Amino acid sequence: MSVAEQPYHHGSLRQVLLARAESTLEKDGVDGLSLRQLAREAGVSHAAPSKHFRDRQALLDALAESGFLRLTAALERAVEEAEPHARARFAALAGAYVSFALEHRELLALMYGNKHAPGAASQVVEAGHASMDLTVRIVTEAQAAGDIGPGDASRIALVAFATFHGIATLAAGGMLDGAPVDEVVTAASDTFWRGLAQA
Amino acid sequence: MSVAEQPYHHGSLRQVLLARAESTLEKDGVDGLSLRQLAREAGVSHAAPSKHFRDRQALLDALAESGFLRLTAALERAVEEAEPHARARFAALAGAYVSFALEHRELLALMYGNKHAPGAASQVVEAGHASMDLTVRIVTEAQAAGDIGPGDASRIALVAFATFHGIATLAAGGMLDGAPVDEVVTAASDTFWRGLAQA
DNA sequence: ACCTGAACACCGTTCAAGT
DNA sequence: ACCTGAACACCGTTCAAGT
Repeated sequence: MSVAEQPYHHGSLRQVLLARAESTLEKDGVDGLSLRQLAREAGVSHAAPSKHFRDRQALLDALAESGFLRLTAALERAVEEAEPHARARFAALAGAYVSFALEHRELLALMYGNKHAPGAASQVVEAGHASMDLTVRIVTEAQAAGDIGPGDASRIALVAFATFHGIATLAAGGMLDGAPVDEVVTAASDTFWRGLAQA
Repeated sequence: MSVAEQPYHHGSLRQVLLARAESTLEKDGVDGLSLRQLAREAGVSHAAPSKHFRDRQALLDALAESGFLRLTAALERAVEEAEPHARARFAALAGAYVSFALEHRELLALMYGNKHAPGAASQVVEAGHASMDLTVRIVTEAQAAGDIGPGDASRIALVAFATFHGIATLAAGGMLDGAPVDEVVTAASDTFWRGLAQA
């Protein structure tokens, strides 16, 4: 409970607010997120956050952007650690996406909640594209290796990404009806892969 | 602007609140939904809604449940109107899901926002299951007709539903990068179908 | 540059009281 | 049964003023 000794200037208020916001988000949902409460926890006045985030929406946008950056990082890590076959990388991508969704349910909802301030939208969307680009890369590699048929790689990647995303959100929403997550992920990845190989 | 003449009892306050809530939801998002504002628009005191909805969350739950009911109805209609082949029905299902998502973006976000009061959760989840059951039925028919391979129909349906859901949410969130919705839906439906046929 | 303190308009929720 | 009116605690946002 003890607050630091920064005499007047907090020093890193923005960072502190973002960090606390994220843990509160996952605990209480978006509705439980209050700028005033965050300020209290950081030991500053309720008006201080406004210098770092124009309004509540700006804080949410910042959280969403950071979420996309970390999702992309998690996907990249999973792909690197997977066996160097396109199909294994494909499955790793799906698995990592679902893991991220389960660990950051509220954050994921925020990321895809199509709530974006006019200005921040481009930044958030851009951060989201990075994950998609990664998928495009794997599809292209798979095509080069002759594992899957030809076709617009970005179109194929988009459908693949949508599939992973759908399972991830259903899983995060507890709508898998008790079906083991791993099995569903594997089933989806395999079915989709077969469909591509045959194209 | 003129308010009705119901002298004291409103008569159908619950219905009126739900209807207005839905149009406000689609216009201003969940955050723009206020019980007090709704009461004002209905011409009653701000405390009146509490007799029909315990709290704000109860109103959101009611909206989500009605959303699932209508989604299921829309899917059923699409399946009936499609050509009587499993594959055509499959594609119709995907198309109808995406159409619903585009027409009711905010409502869909609410439906899958894993926000549910402890009691209402079961009702909302149950309403969501109806859409899934419809998908199971089509998968079973396709298996009986020999169009797709054997396997746990509910598991296959779950993956199919997740795929449709993923494309629908991506489309609703404007994350299709300008790719024509119809093409993406067709590509997903076709790829998935090929994967199933080959299983 | 960064933060405070007061002020404003708006909430959700509760509860005695009215019809 | 259904609704009112006042009350309470909490918001987000703004803005002059302090350091």
